[in-house]
Amino acid sequence: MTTKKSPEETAPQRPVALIAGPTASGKSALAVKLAQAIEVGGGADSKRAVILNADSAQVYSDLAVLSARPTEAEMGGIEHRLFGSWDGGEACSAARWAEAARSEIEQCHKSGAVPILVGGTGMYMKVLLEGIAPIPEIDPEIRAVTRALPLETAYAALQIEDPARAMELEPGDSQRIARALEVKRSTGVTLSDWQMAKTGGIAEEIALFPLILLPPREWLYERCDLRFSEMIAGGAIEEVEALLARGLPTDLPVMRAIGVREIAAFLAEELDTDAMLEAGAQATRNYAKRQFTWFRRQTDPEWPRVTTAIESDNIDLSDFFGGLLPN
RNA sequence: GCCCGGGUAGCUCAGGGGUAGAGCAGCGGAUUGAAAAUCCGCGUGUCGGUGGUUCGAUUCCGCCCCCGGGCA
Repeated sequence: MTTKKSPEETAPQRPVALIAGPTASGKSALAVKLAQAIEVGGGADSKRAVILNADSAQVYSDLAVLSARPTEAEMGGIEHRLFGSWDGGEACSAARWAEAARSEIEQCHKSGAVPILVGGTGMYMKVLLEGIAPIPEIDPEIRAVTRALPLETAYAALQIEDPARAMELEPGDSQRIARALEVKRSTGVTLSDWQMAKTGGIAEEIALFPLILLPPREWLYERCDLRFSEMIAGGAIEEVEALLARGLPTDLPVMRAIGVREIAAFLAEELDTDAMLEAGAQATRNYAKRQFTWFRRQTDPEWPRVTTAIESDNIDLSDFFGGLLPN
């Protein structure tokens, strides 16, 4: 307890592990492995580890199967937080998630636990680390009105109300156009101006241990296909039936999760089983590709990357997380 | 065996005497409060094979092969 250690041997202050990668890359299981390695022994000197979700679909309680949320067994006795903690009727967002994650990380550090972020939502991680403009909540009425505008009308309005942002955006980018417009109309300040300041980023306050998984494309796509059919076998249809029964607005994020539309079309008899399976697998693959681009281009090039397939035991955690593991 | 309709990009198909183009897939990229979202870019492929007509054929004609459907 009072043994003196040289600075090199001292455990890092406020460590945060981060495992990021595309869907179906095996990151959740890897995170559990890391957590177990950190907790090994359980003696007085051993640390606790907590896994924190950094995935925009796994936050919703309505989507356990369809978001591939880890099951109790898969959690392997490790505490998991921010999984299923949002009601689907409420929209999460990068800022809301980041705020929650910041608070969880703080609690971990206070109690001496090592937080391990795991997920596939690059923007959530980026906002957590780098912060975000402190834009207030948008007036719901203004939001409803701007989102309902036809694309051309919205873009034309933005060219007048926030020309700087309009120039940055593609005229077809309906979502960002609506966002820029609602910010200007609701706050009176342009998004461009808001974005000159970012607040809340924790990058400077922590010791980050990141790892990015970029497995071979072919291997990943096979797992995407397999994963969707396993979800169907595992109750995804019933899950979507229950979700649809809530009668939520279709523009809520929970309604846009991969598989919801495909399964809803199946339930409405617009797709047969095979077409639904194919459409769901396809959407998963398309998503994995987008994540690939994000993690390859939007993360710090210094962050270590694993480009091989994660099999049961082919990666040595101490290569990446040595400072977090017991000697 | 005969009669129709087809055989064009990985898939579904459009086109048409001057060697071809869409959607999807695939690939690359963007990404700051919906991000599992929302966008942007990238199209050479023996135009089934083979003979012929033509200055020139993937396009027209003959024959052959294959796939549908119909008639026997």
